[in-house]
Amino acid sequence: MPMEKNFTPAEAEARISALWTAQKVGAAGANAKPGAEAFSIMIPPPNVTGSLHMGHAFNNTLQDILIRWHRMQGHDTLWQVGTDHAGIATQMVVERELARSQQPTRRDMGREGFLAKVWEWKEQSGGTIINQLKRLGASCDWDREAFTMSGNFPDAVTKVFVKMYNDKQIYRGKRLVNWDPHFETAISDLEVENIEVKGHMWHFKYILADGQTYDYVEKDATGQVTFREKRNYISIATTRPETMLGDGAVAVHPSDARYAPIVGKMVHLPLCDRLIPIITDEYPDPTFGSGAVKITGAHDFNDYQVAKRHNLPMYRLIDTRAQMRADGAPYEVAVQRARQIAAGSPTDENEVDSLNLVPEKYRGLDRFEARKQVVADITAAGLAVTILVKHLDEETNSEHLTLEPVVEAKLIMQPHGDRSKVVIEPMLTDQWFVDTAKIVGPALDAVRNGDTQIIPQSGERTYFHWLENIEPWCISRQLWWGHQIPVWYGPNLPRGSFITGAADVGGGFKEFCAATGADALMAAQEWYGPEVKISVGEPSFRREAAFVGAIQNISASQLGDVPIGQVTSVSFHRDPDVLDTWFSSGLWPIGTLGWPEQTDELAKYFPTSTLITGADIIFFWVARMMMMQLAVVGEVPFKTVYLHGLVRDAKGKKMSKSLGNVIDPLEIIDEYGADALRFSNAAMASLGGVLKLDTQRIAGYRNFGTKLWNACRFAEMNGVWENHTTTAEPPTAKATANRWIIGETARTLSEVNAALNDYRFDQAANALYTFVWGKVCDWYVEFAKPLFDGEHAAETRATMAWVLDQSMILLHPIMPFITEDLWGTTGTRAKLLVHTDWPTYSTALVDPEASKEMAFVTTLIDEIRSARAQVHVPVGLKIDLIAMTLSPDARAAWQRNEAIIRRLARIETFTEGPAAKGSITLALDGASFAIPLAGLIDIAEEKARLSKTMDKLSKEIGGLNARLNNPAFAASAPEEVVDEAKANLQARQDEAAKLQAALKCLAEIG
RNA sequence: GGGCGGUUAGCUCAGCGGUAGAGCACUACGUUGACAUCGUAGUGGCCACUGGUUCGAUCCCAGUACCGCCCACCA
Repeated sequence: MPMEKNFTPAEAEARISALWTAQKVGAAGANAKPGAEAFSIMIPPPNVTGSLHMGHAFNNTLQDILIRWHRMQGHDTLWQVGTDHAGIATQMVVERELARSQQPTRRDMGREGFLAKVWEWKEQSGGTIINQLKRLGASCDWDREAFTMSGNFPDAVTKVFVKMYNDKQIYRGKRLVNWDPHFETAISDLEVENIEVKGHMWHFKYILADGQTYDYVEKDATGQVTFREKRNYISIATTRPETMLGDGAVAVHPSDARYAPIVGKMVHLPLCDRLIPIITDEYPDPTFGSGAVKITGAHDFNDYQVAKRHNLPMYRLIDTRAQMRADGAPYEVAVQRARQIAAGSPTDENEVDSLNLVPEKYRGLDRFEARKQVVADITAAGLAVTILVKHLDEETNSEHLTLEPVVEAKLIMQPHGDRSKVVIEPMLTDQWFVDTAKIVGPALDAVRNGDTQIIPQSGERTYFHWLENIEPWCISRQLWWGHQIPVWYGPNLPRGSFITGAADVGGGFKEFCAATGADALMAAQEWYGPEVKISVGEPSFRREAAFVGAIQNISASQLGDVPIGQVTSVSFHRDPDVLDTWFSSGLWPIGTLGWPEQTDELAKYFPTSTLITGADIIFFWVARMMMMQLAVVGEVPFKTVYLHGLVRDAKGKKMSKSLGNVIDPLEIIDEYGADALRFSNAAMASLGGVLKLDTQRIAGYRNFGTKLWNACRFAEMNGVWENHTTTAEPPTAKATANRWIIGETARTLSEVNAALNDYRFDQAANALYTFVWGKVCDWYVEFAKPLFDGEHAAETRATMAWVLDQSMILLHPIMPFITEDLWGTTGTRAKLLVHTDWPTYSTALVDPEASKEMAFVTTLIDEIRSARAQVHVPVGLKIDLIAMTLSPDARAAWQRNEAIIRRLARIETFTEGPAAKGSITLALDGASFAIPLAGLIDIAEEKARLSKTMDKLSKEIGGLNARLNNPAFAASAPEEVVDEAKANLQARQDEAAKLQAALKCLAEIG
């Protein structure tokens, strides 16, 4: 059946996908030659909730190109596929789904019930992205699909946690962390986006205690007094008035002379019945605001540091939903205790945390509501810094003045949760951290010494900068969906409590970190003593609650006939929190290969070869994989990291649903085919910068596929595929055109290899585009037409078959579907194209003589076509050609390629001799031609044409002369450059002379 | 505030020491033995600006302007 006129992606892609799946073409080690080197890629696991967007399409296209390229070379390839459980994202999706279908909430159904729902959801809806990857043509090993919550992965995660805990690389602590009030969980620094928003700054007066006053003096740079006032207050500025309720002090810079008289004195905290001290610290900037800063240790990262330095109490004002606390004792009771603490009464972290110093009237308010109230109340109390504002009453046309608080409109950088988009609160809570400082060294060294290479190199600087300034990584999340932290808590009793009879429970917990609950229980039993009964409690949501539970249990155990002070039973809880998703993603390379088992795959494919990922997750993922793999198995996870930019729309705008500019890769595939999308992705992939996706461009590459298709169809119509079997080496050819195209093919192979070696997917794509369209279709197919009728017919058919075979092979990594389809419909094939050997012929096949000769032929054809068009010779009209001068090379070239030139330039007769009057003249290297067109041509137009060419030539000759006549050029420039310039000049001058003669000739006619 | 990158044809981008390339768009012509998802021929650029290095700079260096992106606690 003859080939259709066009490739039909929709039909062919489905058919070919099924073929590849059935034959498991992506299986690890498929097509590998014995003893071949391994080449492995770990897919950046998409979220299990995800669907394929353009970023995935781009990223996976590049991976597939590399994998197919290596597989065809006979390397032992593995492309590991899988998905990430994506803690927050998935929990969010499932909760939304529960709400939508009016099912009980997460809290109502409890942890176990909810997790069952998540799994149910995962089985039904999760992983659609995997099937979408297949539509893109991704040749992963589908049988090895991994999931960060399945198989050996949970085990691997737990083992790593335990190892890092034992190595003191993981610790628990009460720290100020970023708290997401929407999801009610801590998040890491990286999950915080700082967004500039419009805010306000208010100025408040904190009145000195006991009616004290001082001289407030401002001076200019020369020491001249510019302002002097007797004051009974200190002025502070804040953008977050509601936090003043928890202030522990007011800080000024030690060198700030304005406040020197009152350092150490106490001030009244407005709206509160507390006094706080004025302290000195390096943190306040005397030139900013009033120079005095309120210190709220529990709700600001800077203040936290100051409060720690000065041992100030950090009173927590806000609850997990970012409302003003409503828990604990009444305000009166709390504030009384706070005063005692301020006066030196002993206390501890837990007591301070339990004290709720929010006055009753603000309790339960959202923090933004509380802010308004606080400002209003302070203003009402006359403690806001105010100014007189003039108002014009329009009706009476009279002015009146009012005293209003100073509110500066100000752009402030406000932290937002990257998922929830709500304002993040710094919150003092108990969390788990990776002590990154302890594991960062090897990750830095590996890149510094080249064990891992980052492409483009600028990525290394970003990597270094972040790692060199790394902060502890908060890894605990107050979520349910994820890897639960493998730590169990019992009361903080000394070893062998039953025997020693220790009753002093003290504060905090005793932690038991173990891979399994049974191991933890065993460790606990060992710790408390064999006689102590350990009851395993339900994990409660907040660890604080678990703590209280444990203490009560001990008190209860003191009843009965057991002597006071002896412990007979303790309660024991697992930490309810789960790990940051990136903690498990960080183990993706070893986790997917079966670690902690020492599997064959681990031995063969680890460290992996190349990681291809977006530059946006260099910190989230790349740096952490480096640290974790090095910490756990002591090896880099990958040898090369290729970082790419974000895919944007044609104008460079971020694709977003709200902007309505999202380009769905599946729709693109439906419309243009996967190959067009893939080729477009490859062609966009130059290093660095933004990737602008233009559907017009994709259409262009679809057309490119059609072009190749039709070249093959042309071959079919000319019997090229009959009895053809593909061969690695090209056929022996005599005809110059055949020798030439074989050489061009070899040149292209070498360009593609070099480009892919350097991760220059764009250069590989462009080399192939230029070759297939610009060389094979534009020229070679045309050359073949006359050759099919001549003495070289057989070798031309063989050459064309070989060249098209090679085109399919070389294009296959980028355009797998159309090439596989063509492969199957042409010739006799031993294997699928996907498993066909990548060629190894060298550029020795490039035939310089053939190249030179075909350059002459194509230039001559171009010149004739150009001349014809410019003097408006009708396309259908055949013309005569006269060779006025012919060098021996040019004559031979003519003779060998006469049929080609005649056909493509549409020449009727060819003679040698002088030009007839009224001819147009062509000057080539080694030859000059005339086309007699008396009566047909417009003399003036031909003159204009020649003059234009002459102008261009003169300019070039002028430039070359200037260069060659400069003595410094001859002295300093390399010899070959000088020779080249000389040869160039000679050639230009020859051409110019011929054209000059032609012009003179025209002048005689005209 | 710190860091990284960009500025080349109308648009999107290659090129990165020997005076400019591609695709798209545009113009004209076109039933040429595959292809109109095409062919042929064309139009279009002081390579952001200012200095410097060099025989020679779009390319190297310095500065300026503008545009991106990342990081950052200024109350």
